[in-house]
Amino acid sequence: MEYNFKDLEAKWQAEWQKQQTYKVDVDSSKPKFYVLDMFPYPSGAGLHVGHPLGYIASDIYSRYKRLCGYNVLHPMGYDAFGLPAEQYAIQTGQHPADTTEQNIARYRSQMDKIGFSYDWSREVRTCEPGYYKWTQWAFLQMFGHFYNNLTDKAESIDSLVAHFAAHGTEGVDAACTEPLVFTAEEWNSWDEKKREEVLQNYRLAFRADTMVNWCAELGTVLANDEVKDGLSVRGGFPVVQRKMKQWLLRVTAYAPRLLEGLDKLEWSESLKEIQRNWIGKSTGAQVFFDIEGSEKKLEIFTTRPDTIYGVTFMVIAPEHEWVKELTCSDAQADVEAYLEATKKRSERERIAETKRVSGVFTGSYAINPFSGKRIPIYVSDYVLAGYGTGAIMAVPAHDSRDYAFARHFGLDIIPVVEGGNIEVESYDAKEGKLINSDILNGLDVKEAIVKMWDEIEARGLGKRKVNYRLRDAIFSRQRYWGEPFPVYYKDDVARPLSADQLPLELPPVSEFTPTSQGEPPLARVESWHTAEGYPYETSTMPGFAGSSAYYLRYMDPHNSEALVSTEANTYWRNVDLYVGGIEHATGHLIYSRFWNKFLFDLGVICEDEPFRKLVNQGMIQGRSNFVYRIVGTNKFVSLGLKEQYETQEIHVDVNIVKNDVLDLDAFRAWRPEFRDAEFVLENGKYVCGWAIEKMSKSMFNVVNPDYIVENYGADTLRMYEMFLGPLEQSKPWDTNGIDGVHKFLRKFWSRFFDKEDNFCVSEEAPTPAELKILHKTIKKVREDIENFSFNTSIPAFMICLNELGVCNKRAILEPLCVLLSPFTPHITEELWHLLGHEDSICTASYPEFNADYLVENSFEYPVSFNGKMRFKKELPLGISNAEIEAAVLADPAAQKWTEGKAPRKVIIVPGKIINIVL
RNA sequence: GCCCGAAUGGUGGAAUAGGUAGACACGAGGGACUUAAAAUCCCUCGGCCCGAAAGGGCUGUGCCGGUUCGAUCCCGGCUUCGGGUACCA
Repeated sequence: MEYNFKDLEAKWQAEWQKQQTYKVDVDSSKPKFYVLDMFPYPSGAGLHVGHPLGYIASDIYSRYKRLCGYNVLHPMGYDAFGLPAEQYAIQTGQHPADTTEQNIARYRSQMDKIGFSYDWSREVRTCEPGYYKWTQWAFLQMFGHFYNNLTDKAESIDSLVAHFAAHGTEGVDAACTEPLVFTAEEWNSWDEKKREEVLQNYRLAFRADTMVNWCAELGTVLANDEVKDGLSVRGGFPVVQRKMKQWLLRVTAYAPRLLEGLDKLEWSESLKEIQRNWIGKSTGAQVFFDIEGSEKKLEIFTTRPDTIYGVTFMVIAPEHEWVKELTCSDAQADVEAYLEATKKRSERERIAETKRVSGVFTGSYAINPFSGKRIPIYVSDYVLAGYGTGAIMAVPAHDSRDYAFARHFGLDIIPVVEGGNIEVESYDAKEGKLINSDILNGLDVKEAIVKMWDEIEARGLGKRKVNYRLRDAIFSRQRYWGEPFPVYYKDDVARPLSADQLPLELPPVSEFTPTSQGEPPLARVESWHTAEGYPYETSTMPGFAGSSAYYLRYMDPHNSEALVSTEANTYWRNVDLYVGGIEHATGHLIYSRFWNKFLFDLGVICEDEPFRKLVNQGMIQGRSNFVYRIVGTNKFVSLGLKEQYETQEIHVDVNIVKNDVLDLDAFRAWRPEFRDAEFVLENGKYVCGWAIEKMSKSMFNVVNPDYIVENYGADTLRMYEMFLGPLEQSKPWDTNGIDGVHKFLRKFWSRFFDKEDNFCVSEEAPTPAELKILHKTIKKVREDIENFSFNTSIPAFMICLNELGVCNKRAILEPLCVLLSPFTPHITEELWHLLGHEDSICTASYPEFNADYLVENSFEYPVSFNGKMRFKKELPLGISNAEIEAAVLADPAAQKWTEGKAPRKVIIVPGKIINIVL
């Protein structure tokens, strides 16, 4: 019988759906295992072959774990709110809900054809009210909580209010936007509006005037991870800094825990490193500098307090709140001109001009608290308002930026650490002996830093401090297609809806552009207010809102009483294996961890990290093909001959090229202008050129999984995607090699049929040699799956089949079927039933490796002389090294190399190698 | 600039407690079967050299050096490519 993958795959996909083969429920009799894919954003372009790579890997692992006796939760859903659907709506007028629905249907049909073992009864969509009810609920919880640094967890804002009423800020250590000090009397004397303003300083979800990334083309603000090189990640539009009132999440409150938590996770080192850098912990000191002729003290942050004797000037950021105060009257015009010029520069220009030194003197002086020296205060945009205190002490001798600034303005450069050549450049390294530094002289840099921490604290000049690069996440977007905020405004004070008013549903609109006043689309909706007429927030939540806790919702997707029931959560706990792209390292994967830790503090869930193990699949690039048209003609010349003509390179659809050879008829049919194309062939073939590029429509190198499924079957697609190379590596898609795995499947299939094409397996007992081959394969495949080396387990199957030859014994083929089933579920399910089983192959158990079959009693030693392999000698195992040595040296082949002389040394590793040193 | 990671045939890639480099597959060439094609099967394929052949020798995992009986693997120094990040004090 022929391997008819088309009928067979359709048949089993229908059957699995009918039998609900992959549905799972809480089952305390079995250990759980949770395998999760990053759910896709359903874009209009559909899936290309790159998208399913991670899904296939996680599906193999899920099926493997299921066969090993685990109760496996393997769900799928859609991250359905987002910018592209809305941009598309602006262009076409189609409602995002409609296009999203269509795209989801397309994604689903493409995924179904690949034979994934998802439990679709648990599907979630972030844009559905039943789902985003819990996104809104979590937001309200954040609004209602603050972060207590003393207990190191989120606590109810009510307890903070009670504390303020009784003691003011005395004894409070909470994460906040800026430190506040007030008494209970003050608090009690304030009205509600003033109190709420103060509370915004502590809430984990809060509103604040803040510098934001404003993208005019998109008409919205963007989070830091949505901006790269001063351009929006989506669309590549310029982004400028602007101060605006926005909703934010106090992610920074969790910075220490987000950092420490990484150590316990089984994530790749590179990914953890990206997160560590993004969180950016630096330990240093806060120091206050007196200002000449003022009561005020200028606060700075430095990681190099040891260099304080080398401070020759101070710099504050243009946005620093004391710029005006510190500016003397005769410097006023210059400073204002500088501020104006700085404001105009876009983020992109700032980045492009990092080498250019600019700044202006304020006319004020600070006093070095250690040396007592008078030092000028400058304003420059190389100091950022958002980091540290927005002011620095400048040590030009030991900081390259300060050095450039000092050189430009002719300021003093005093070396305080030995080393480097101060005439040419600053010496930034943290090693060497201190000089010119009074009490620090002679100390090592590291010792000096520690001593200064003590000195600064002892003299009351400041204290040790830890700073993080991580910023609070801007949480509002001036868009339509996102979750509405469950808040309304009364007297300009944001007030939360109560939990029973959720979800606050997104109302329909007909226009998706900002209003003429530049307000978000929701401002157009006349009914967008509470029953009492108080207006709702018109911004919506950003993309990461809906994706931050979706993995929890899968545990209990239909629960209308809670995000997730305690029962479901304590059983499924957290994700054991998360598979997805590395591009989410500083976005989703940070926010999700934050969100999870917050819910953990609330006691809603039982694990404080969401994703125990994480695997990043690589990107699949496209492989483009080219044809070469002789300029001015409709004649095309093959690759090897193109140098003889003046040609023009044209992208050609990779689907009409096979092994870089063009299908001429298909090419003529491809586009009308090529209908009469002529060709200059080499060896009767037209050979195309190729290049590795991004997979995109305009390069004609998009390979659609449907096409592969149609022509080779889903099992071949699954296996080939894994065979392509290591999962975590980026690699180009190349359909050329696909015949190899397809051939393997046909060959495997044919083992079950005799010459007359009847299903036929032998009941004969397997030989020791056959068992050895089988168990060698079991061992290899099990190890590979556990290590995610799917690419190396496929050769193991191929070798197994080659070594077995024509063996058609049930005792060998049946376990092989199970072994193979995670990779190629359809063909193995069919064979499993032909073998006489009634239940799905999913109910089988994965074959155990039995070491007894692999016991060897002799070994063919490679014998090398001075490390160079010369011949092989088969010797029994278990004999002594002396016996091995004697046997080898007696061999005529060895005597040829020793030439009768006794070797200097013989190294024997039993079962591995014999090396003779002459 | 700083921090990670990588480099192996015509191609994708195997191989690490340091022990036969190039598994497996693609591709190419040759052959068998066939009226023919498809399908299937067999042989050869890193480079250089000796040999009619069988076979044999040298060399070879980006470059230079080190440790070792032995290095694709460990150490030091480079080169190139990829990723992250950047006036973060």
